[in-house]
Amino acid sequence: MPDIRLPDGSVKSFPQPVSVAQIAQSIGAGLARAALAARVNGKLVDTGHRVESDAEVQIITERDPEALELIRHSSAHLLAHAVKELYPEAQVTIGPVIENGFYYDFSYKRPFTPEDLASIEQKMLEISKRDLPVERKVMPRDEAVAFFRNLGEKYKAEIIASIPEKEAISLYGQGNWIDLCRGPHVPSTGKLKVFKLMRVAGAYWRGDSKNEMLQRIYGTAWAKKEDQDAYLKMLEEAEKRDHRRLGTQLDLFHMQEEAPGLAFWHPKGWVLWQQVEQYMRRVYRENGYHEVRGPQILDVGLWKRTGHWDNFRESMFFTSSENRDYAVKPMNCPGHILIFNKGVRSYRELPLRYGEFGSCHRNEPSGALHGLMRVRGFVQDDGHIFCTEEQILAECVAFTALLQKVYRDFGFTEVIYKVATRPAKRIGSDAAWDKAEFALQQSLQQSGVAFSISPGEGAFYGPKIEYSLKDGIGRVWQCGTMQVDFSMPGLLGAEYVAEDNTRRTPVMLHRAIVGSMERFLGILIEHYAGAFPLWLAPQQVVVLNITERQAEYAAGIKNRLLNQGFRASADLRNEKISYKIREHSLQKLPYQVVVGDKEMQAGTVAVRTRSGEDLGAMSLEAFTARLQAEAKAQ
RNA sequence: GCCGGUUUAGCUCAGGGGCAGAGCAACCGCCUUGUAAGCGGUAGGUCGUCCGUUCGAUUCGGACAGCCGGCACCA
Repeated sequence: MPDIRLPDGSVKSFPQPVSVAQIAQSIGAGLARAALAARVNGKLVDTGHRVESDAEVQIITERDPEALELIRHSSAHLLAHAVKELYPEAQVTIGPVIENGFYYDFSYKRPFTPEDLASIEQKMLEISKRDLPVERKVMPRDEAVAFFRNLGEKYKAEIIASIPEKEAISLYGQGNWIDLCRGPHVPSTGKLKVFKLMRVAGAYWRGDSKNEMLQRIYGTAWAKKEDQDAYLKMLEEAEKRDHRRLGTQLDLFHMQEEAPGLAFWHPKGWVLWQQVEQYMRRVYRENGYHEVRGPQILDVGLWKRTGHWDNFRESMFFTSSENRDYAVKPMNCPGHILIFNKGVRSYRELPLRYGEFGSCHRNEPSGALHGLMRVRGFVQDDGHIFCTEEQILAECVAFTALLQKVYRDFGFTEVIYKVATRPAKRIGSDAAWDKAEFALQQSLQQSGVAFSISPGEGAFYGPKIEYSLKDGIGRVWQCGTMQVDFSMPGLLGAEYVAEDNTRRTPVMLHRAIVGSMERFLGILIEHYAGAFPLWLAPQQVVVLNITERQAEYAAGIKNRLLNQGFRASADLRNEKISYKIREHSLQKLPYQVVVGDKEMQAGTVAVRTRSGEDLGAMSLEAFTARLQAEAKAQ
């Protein structure tokens, strides 16, 4: 005799156990049609779920936030169903929901082609139209293993076999197709109307590169057509702000075959770089760092002492001369320790902070390269803080605050914080790890930010905070980092004289704010879609003359702007003003100033902003005052 | 590194076993121009590289490389 309490507080009594679908039906036929699932006492269940006793029940329709996940999950099943109908020999594996969609991994004798995707999508539509009811069954584990073995689905059988023996397995069937799944699912395939297969890609079975490669099909699915259209539109827009495309269009940088994973910075791109570098140099200076510079190549013997030879050799470039082997540095830290080691250090000097814009090279796997976001040669705003264990917390707190200020100045407010904790294979005492992990977490708590823990993801020498930003299409890239290192200073013999006149090994904090300059610039380009704020813009102002008569006046204006420190140029070409404006608009210049006879006679400039607003004529002084105010606002 | 796709003019892209194409950009003229494309002309290429099939390959096949999308990796 269950009493069902609904979200509006009303209670419905039933004489015997009822299914979610029956509850929905009792409320209204429309709701029954729209029902996708339900939340029963907080737990998400199918519409076929039977409620045996008193419960709080909320019917889920496409209007609820949970609906998307259900739809995407069921769409993954629909995809697998379609693939099995078209290619019966294909084996199914897993098909989870991901951001904006879903995927399903298959094993098949040949790769799926883009043409296959089209026919699979057609088949999915067809199965959707059949409106097959989706039914849940429960089976003991061993029976389920045997069931899938019989079907020849060895991957499924393997997955189930790894589930604890006692547990019952739920299976979902639609038509003649059945899959292992925790559920819940939509009640019938007809509920799935808005989906699109996006791409096919390889993926390792169980995410391990030692295993065979499966075929992963990615799809997107939505409750409403308009939502999907908006999503596809967003992807299109994101493509337009891709830093690789804008890098070419705005003539910022290029990459070419002879130097895979290495950027060539063009004049405008290098101006942008320098704005960032000079800003970060000021950050060093104003926050107690001494800027230093270590050599590019160091004897291999040094890298053997630091552990790089054993742990990092695969990712390093080597060179040799006169029977000596060198490694091109992949990190700046050993160099900073060598600088620290020159001279006897006192505890009074700690924390001692070094910063460098050092150029590092890492031999990244070819498949990992990705524009400026993942390169083989890069420059970091790489700082190392030598301190005592007691100083770690304060340094971390200060660093996180500093990083946030820097990100804000560059226009980023959405930062993702993670703390990577001790891995199984590690050095150092548990007490030291406790202290370091606590300090990292506490620094984030004091900064008032939410963070997640990546258990076991820390470096072998210490835990770290990872600070990440998102690129134009939501891909997350780590930029900043703060790592606690208890070992490398000792390996290279760093020590300081403590208060009690004993020699002690300092702790070293590895930290970067923008991380790789290349990656950060890539993210900046996408963040601003190439329309940089005034202080970053490679070219801030262009002066345009209407006809040859004002050429000299225009050149004079440009020179006065240059003399005041603005990045200005003049476009004196014999072209129509609208033509010039179009060109410089496409180059996303913050300001264009037009000078014709009127302005020349009045000694003024007519100012046009990047948004296309005409500010009218004003004196050069009024204009530069505006520029100055805007640049300072940063 | 692995799976798939892709590579044609400076850029964006079409084409296709038999003389290599367009738009934009460039260059040369004309036009002296008022807030997002004035008009006409010229030039531009070992069709990523190498090997094969063929009378003939930019086109078909193979290998390699770069790039793109994922996977793995990211000290």
